[in-house]
Amino acid sequence: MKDTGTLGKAMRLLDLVARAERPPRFSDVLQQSGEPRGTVHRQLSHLVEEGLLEIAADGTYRPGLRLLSLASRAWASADIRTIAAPILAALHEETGETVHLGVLRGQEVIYLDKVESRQSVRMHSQIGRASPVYCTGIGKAALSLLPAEEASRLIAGLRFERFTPSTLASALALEVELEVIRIAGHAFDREEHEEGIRCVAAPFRLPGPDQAAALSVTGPAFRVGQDRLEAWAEAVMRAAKTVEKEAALRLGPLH
Amino acid sequence: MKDTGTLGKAMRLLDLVARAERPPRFSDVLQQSGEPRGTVHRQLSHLVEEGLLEIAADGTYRPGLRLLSLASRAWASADIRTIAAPILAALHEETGETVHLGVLRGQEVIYLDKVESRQSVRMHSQIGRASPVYCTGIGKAALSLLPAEEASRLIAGLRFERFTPSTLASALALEVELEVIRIAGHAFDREEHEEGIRCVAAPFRLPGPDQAAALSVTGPAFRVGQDRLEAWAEAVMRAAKTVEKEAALRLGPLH
DNA sequence: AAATTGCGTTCCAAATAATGGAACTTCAGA
DNA sequence: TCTGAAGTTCCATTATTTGGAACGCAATTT
Repeated sequence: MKDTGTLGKAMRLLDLVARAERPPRFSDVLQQSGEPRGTVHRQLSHLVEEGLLEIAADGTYRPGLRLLSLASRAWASADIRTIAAPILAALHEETGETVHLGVLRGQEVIYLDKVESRQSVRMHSQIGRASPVYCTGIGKAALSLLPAEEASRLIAGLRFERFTPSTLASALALEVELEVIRIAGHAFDREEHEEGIRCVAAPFRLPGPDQAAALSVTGPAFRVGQDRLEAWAEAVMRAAKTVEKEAALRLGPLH
Repeated sequence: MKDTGTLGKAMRLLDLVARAERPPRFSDVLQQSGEPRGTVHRQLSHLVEEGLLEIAADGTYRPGLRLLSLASRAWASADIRTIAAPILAALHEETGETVHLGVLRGQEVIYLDKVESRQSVRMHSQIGRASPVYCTGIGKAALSLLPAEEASRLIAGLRFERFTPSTLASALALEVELEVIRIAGHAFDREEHEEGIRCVAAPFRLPGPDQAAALSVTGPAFRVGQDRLEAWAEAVMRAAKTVEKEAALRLGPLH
């Protein structure tokens, strides 16, 4: 990663707090960051002052509301959602299962939209969430679109965590899987991230340099077997192609 | 505002881009910020590098997806939403109009939740949005809860903009109105922010130092007259009190 | 075709802010 | 009261940011 000076250091701390399981206290952050006391303290103070972090009465840090305010703009300008929405809806209609749209950002996948049957209320909590690239259908699919060299470089920088027995938890396993995905044009998630959850995903490019995204159909293992996933693959790939074409048309040519 | 060093400067630029009507280009940011060229350029580069901003093919800047990813955590930890949800729903049931929940953050109100009849789809665009404190029911109500001295200090720092003919566009007008609100216990928005939109809001405190929030019932002027707003005032104040009590009980005592 | 203008990028000595080790303050428990 | 853990403050040293100016480039004008 390139040098982003002071800002980069502050963001690393912000990430640390945002990603923590439970709101960390000063010394938790101190320990995890490895930076000296004075530095961490001042940085956190600045982040709090700016509203990017908040500090509770018990001394624990949590993400600040300023982030919400900033993100609501990011949300509005994510024009790809507008374009993809009808296509996602159609795919949901066809399969009856949950449909996701996500983009590759660094080593993670960020979910931009979701269409599901019942729980439209839960939407907020999912959208905007980041997940690892190596154990999600969308992540693997999007990765397969990058130039091989770039993908390898990204993979080399991953820290693997085993979420389920099926998680691809090594660079080698992921590289092999990618080769399969590149040929097939679609990726499966066989309960690799969450036990009991399967999906099939297809990648597409977005206008702009190295913009890789994917959409997927996800369902519970008890209802969705490998056979159904394979039956849907064609439709998912078709939908991905459609989004890509529409986006190129309306947002400018691909790079 | 206190000194947050380099981070503060970067955040001011980020704000500038986030709040712009349309994605600004380098020279727009340069002009609006008033900072020298080299400085702005490097800062923007850093922000882009960190994913807080993105730069489109045509050279325009827009908020980055990293913000979404960070905000989704902030979202999850805004526990007040969970507590308030049923109370907002009840208030919506009772009035039939849109109900908002917002908190005071600096000179702005940030909307945390919203219950409305039809357009549940639009929800995303509204939630997380920041609005000025002086021309919204929620803003004025929340302000009325601050110690008089603190409120005056905040008001002194406001830059007023006239959105409609009814906007309270001076510190004096706002101070007078606040006095009325303090006595009544609720605030009206008589088309002060948007023509044709009226609301009645009641403030409440949240656990933590100087945490002021409010909830409101909003409706279109053609359907909602001053008489109906006044009729709802009682219910809105009751709901606010209920949220306050629940929050104190479940999130710790008030300060 | 040459000149001009607008726009974005790069450079570097001077100014400024961040660093980080250590000392200081609280507070809780023994 | 003593002890240790957690958080805060201080300040000389060090590294980063600053900002004016020059450069590159493409579109527009002469």
